[in-house]
Amino acid sequence: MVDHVPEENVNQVVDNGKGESGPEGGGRGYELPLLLFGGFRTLIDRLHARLATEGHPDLRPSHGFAMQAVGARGATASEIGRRLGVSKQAAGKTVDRLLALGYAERADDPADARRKLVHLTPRGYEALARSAAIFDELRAEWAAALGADRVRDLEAALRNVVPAETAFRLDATSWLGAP
Amino acid sequence: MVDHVPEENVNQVVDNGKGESGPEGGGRGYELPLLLFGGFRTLIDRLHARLATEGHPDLRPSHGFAMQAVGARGATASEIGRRLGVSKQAAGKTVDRLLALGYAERADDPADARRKLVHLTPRGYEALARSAAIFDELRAEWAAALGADRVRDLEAALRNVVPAETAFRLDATSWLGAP
DNA sequence: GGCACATGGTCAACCATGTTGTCGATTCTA
DNA sequence: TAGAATCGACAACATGGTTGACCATGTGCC
Repeated sequence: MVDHVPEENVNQVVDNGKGESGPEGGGRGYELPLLLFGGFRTLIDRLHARLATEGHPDLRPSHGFAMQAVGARGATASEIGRRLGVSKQAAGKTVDRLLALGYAERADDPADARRKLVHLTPRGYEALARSAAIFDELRAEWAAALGADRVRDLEAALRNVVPAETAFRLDATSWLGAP
Repeated sequence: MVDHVPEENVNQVVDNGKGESGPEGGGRGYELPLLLFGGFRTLIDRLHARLATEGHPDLRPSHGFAMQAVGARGATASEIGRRLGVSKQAAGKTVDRLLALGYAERADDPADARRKLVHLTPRGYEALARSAAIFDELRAEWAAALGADRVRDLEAALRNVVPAETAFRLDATSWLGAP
């Protein structure tokens, strides 16, 4: 889609004057989020490239997050919304999407006539299982490239610095653009 | 926005059976992308919380990416689109929003009547300069919490494992949802 | 000089994903 | 039992993407 990387690096518009030997000397501060996002996107892109070749070409990153929010025991749209950090209406639309793709089903809850329980189809479970396996493989690749201890330390460092509630919130899609 | 964290952790739908002592023993593979994204989001959220208190409450993460793509010397909508990895039409819409927010301006290029050069306003430069300074501060906080060497190693590790072209591509918004 | 082609900007239609607000139905609870 | 809370749905709208079409302009080449 993009066929070049511009020669004038777009990330050097603002130089804070501290140069290479800034506060820590190991990189300017703005690189940190880009590296983290780059790592995340690298993993997610490779996951979905693999999934696409394994019978799940229509699965998007957001669908994976949504299926995780559905969970093994199923959930209502409202619950899914809370887990993803979005409104129940938005969650309902996402569920519609999963239904259309064949990854989830909706059924009345016999115990509560208001609720409609969303649960994964076998195809949905299969996609999640494949995702887990592929993530393990990708992590092993990182361990081979970096050393297992460095990957462990990277994870440990991030766990220290990412608030626990933030670490596993799954609202990946929304927060970027919305007001 | 979200008022709880569900007790049943939503990320354990699929357990690959390897348990705690999986391929590397330091964490299941699916945690890695979540931690990376969590770190990224933590930084970006805190950046924009700070920016909001400093006169830029309407600035969104995507606007920051877009302003980086505009660059110090200005750019056309087509160039911005290439840098962000989106179509020129999408870039044009983004530029419209930057104009409306007062962060950029559009001017005819005297040397080429087709082109309309987008450049940052003083307010746009100021926002980028503040962002750079805040990122430096946030990185310093991580260094204080983790140790400067661990932050450096984290950056070095990610640089090793993230393709160079990927590291500084700025198309944050699009890839998540689009087909 | 002139023509073919590439490039830049814009318009229109559409999609996916969010947001509020409202509403009826149902369940919980004081 | 009456009022409050919850669930799902619908509608209207914003945002940020996509294609496709179109016109104006610049460029390269015969």
